[in-house]
Amino acid sequence: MFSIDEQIRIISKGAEEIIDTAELEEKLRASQKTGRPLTVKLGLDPTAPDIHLGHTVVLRKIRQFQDLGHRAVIIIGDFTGMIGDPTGRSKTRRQLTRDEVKENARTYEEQMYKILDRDKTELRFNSEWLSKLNFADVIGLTSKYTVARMLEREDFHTRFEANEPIGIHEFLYPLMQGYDSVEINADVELGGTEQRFNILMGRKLQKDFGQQSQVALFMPVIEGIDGVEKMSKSLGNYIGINEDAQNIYGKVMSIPDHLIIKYFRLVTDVHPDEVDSMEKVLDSNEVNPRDLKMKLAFEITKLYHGDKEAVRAEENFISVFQRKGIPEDMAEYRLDAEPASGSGIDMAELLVKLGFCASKSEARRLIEQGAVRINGEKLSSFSVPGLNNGDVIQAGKLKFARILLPEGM
RNA sequence: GGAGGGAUACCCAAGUGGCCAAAGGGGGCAGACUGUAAAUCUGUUGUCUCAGACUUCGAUGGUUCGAAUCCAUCUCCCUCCA
Repeated sequence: MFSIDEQIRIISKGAEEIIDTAELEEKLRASQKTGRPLTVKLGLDPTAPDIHLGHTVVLRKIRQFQDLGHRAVIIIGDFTGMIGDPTGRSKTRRQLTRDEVKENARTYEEQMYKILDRDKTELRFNSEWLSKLNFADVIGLTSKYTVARMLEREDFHTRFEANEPIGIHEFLYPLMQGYDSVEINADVELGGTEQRFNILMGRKLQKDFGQQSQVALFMPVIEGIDGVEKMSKSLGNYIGINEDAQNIYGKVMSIPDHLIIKYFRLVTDVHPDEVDSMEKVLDSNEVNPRDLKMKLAFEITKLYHGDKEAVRAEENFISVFQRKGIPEDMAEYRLDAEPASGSGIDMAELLVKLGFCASKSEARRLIEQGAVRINGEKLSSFSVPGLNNGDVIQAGKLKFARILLPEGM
């Protein structure tokens, strides 16, 4: 059993902000006394079911709550998903079908339990209660907040100032998310710092509905592999926890050096003291940042694929990128039975078939740029007289495929 | 309801009759280099049977030898007024 102080220390670790700590302490105390675990809420958007490292920052924090004996309620925002959290650039989203939502939720679950404790997790869909509200209920909800306060939200504020459109329905999004907290009587809601407005809305609504307000716990938002934008699926700068070990390892290696420490702190289990000392070493230039990044890549890969796979991914990285070799595992492609003509093999066409290029024009460009190799030999023409069984085609540094001859040849 | 402005490639954005497959920036991809798939520099970035041809500038139709550019209709967006 952890003392209240210890619990608070664990919970606050890595958190950007907690609103407010005194209330948290009170809730923890009450929980310990009554034996009733706290209900920790997390909302997830049903449209992007691939869990990436950005999500894990928050999920890992929830796991810590669970390890302290509390329970998590994960809310899949299937109803709110119809609107989409206003981000300014969001167009009105296409409504997902019931089947798509189900499918996405299933994928979420499958990935989520790599981090969360299944026995202490409850999964809910907010359409369950939101779809039952009638117009009078909605008016009741909207009357609890004012336009002026809505416009305090940074996104709305900016758009309002810039004379950009704000749909009335977008105002409902924070209200709905806040209402979710009322529905499950949440004690704590977690989210990235960009969730500030929505989560605070939950506090306000709970109070209006006669509940004790939830504690808001904000985790930092991590940048994606481009090092600038927040990690997100739509920006394509994410590292998904479902990706294979080689990819995870490699993608981590491609983050800018300045993110190394942040990643260590937020998405690995490496002890904070060790991270502190790494930070010092890094600042003093005593170490090649690459070596720390390799450790980082290893740690992250290990979390989702285990030791063995992580070792393999690392070996692969060293041989492919540091020694410019070829990877052990690669896609295999069986050639079609060759046409009788003696004109040889159109490499541009082959590259497209391999999925390395979107069009033959692009493939030709790659060849012109000297990016295509066969068995390590740079390719200098658009066609090749023939290929042998086991030949390795490489396009750029990342794409490899082994060629197999047609059956029976 | 009235008046005005706008829609260009993945994104932002220039282009007001031929020299436009369309400037510039971002992003992407590639090459070089490197201590890394960091950083930096360079190239490239519609498609094809790559010599040439074909499709592309909100949609449709029209004027013209020739249209992203002019005209008509339509769709969507924004601003101001009510």
